[in-house]
Amino acid sequence: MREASLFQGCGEIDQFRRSRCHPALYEDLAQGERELHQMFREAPSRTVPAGTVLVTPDRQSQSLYMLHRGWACRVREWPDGRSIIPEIYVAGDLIGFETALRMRPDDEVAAIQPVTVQVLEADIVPTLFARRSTATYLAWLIGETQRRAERRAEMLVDLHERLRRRDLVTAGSFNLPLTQQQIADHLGLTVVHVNRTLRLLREEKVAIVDKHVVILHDMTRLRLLASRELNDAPGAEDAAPAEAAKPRS
Amino acid sequence: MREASLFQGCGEIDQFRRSRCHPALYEDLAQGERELHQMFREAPSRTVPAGTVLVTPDRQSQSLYMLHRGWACRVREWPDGRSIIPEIYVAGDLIGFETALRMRPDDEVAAIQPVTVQVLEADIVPTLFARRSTATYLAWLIGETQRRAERRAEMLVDLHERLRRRDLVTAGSFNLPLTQQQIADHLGLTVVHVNRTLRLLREEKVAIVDKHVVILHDMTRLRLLASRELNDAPGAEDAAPAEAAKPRS
DNA sequence: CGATTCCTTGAAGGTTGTCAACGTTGGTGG
DNA sequence: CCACCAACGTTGACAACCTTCAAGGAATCG
Repeated sequence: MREASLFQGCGEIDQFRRSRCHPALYEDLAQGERELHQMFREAPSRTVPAGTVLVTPDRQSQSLYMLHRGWACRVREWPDGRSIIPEIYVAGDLIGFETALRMRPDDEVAAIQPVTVQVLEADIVPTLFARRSTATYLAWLIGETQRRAERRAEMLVDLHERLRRRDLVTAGSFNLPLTQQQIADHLGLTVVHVNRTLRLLREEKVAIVDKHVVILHDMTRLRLLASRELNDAPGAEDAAPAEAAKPRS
Repeated sequence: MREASLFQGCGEIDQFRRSRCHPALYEDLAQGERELHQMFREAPSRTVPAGTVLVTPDRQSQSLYMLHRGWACRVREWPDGRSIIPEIYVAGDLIGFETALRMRPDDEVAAIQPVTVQVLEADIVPTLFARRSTATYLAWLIGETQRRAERRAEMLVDLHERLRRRDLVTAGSFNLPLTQQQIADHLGLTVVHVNRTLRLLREEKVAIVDKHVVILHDMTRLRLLASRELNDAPGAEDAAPAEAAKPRS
């Protein structure tokens, strides 16, 4: 039912990026996405339990995955036991391409839940780069990753958007199978602070995150709070207009 | 003299990435870099004064540049007058490719100094993606950008490394034509704090940043300080060994 | 040299991390 | 069913870090 919308061509490019990517490349992007989805659709599928490591730091058993069901994340561990989560993958995401191009020596990709993936061998990467459509799409995809990293503070908004594209948001709420520790690792904060912030969001009736269920009530204000944390009030037309002309300090 | 080492084939891929990228792609990467450098070498060159905007948010006059001499940066401005610098470009860097693929609506690329660039029209991007070598190289390049963004706190180390590859480091020191305000914008901190931190680095004899000249004395400790700021002590074998086994919480 | 920008420093206050404790939940085995 | 355990969530007190506000000194450029 919802697999249909995931793989039947009404992809990310069509729905969201048309106006944003270079016009001359739009056709290639859409085409590349279709082709790649098609390849994965025909690829063997595998279901693995939570905690399974899909991509390891050492270059053994390199594969490419499309995440078909469930959540996964990229994890980087430090010798002292701490870890950070530079990337979160949801259903429909592709895994292993940045890795094929250039491995961060100490990253691995692990399943957060039991997940179903479709698997291709990494050998095909050169083939993909030999076709203009798929090459363009992969480059775009890698660029998207970066754009997403720049919006970490808007994590909830970003996840909501990505899940909505894939019909995984129902009645304004979605499932978030992350512990507060994992959220903290992703945002570079402490569990304690994440907990307090989530409480604040709840009290302010901006969003509720409880028992792995997220309900966003006031998207606008959430976005505002997130960006204020990082860079102070973008779009702050309501900041004292008398000071608006003040240069910078 | 030093242009030679920049453009005569002993490029980034050869020197630094051989062991790190996927073996099957290494040849394509090196080849793609050579071809792209060759194209820029044959392209018309332009010299513009400091402050010139090379890439604008609106999609007018889209071009691709190789920065031949001088520094430039990507700037994102907020309505309240603040700005951040998500990216810094040094001699040898390519500018405009992420933009061609997907424009951040409010970013522009500006020259920090008078710069010399070689210019290609953005029309050739589809052509570049049609060749396996150049397509692979571009995807790698876009991925590199992200990797660099993940190491912001090591800004000085990173710049040192990039400049060293291009023979722009002499006697352990290099030129850094950024104001403390620009450094602050890049790191997401305030000028005041950048100033105090630089003083600390000077007092600790780790690095000296003065009058746009940087001298790194103790790279190891600098790296340590930088990573500690973000994620606490990676590689901290010297942290109290009695507590080393303590799980996390 | 005058003016502007940049650098530097102090004081005060807000934000986030650390440490530590306790509550809650869910699973396991008696 | 209950006892127990382990992981997760929640909260308080305090410290460290970073920002804000403010002001004065130094460098640069016409």
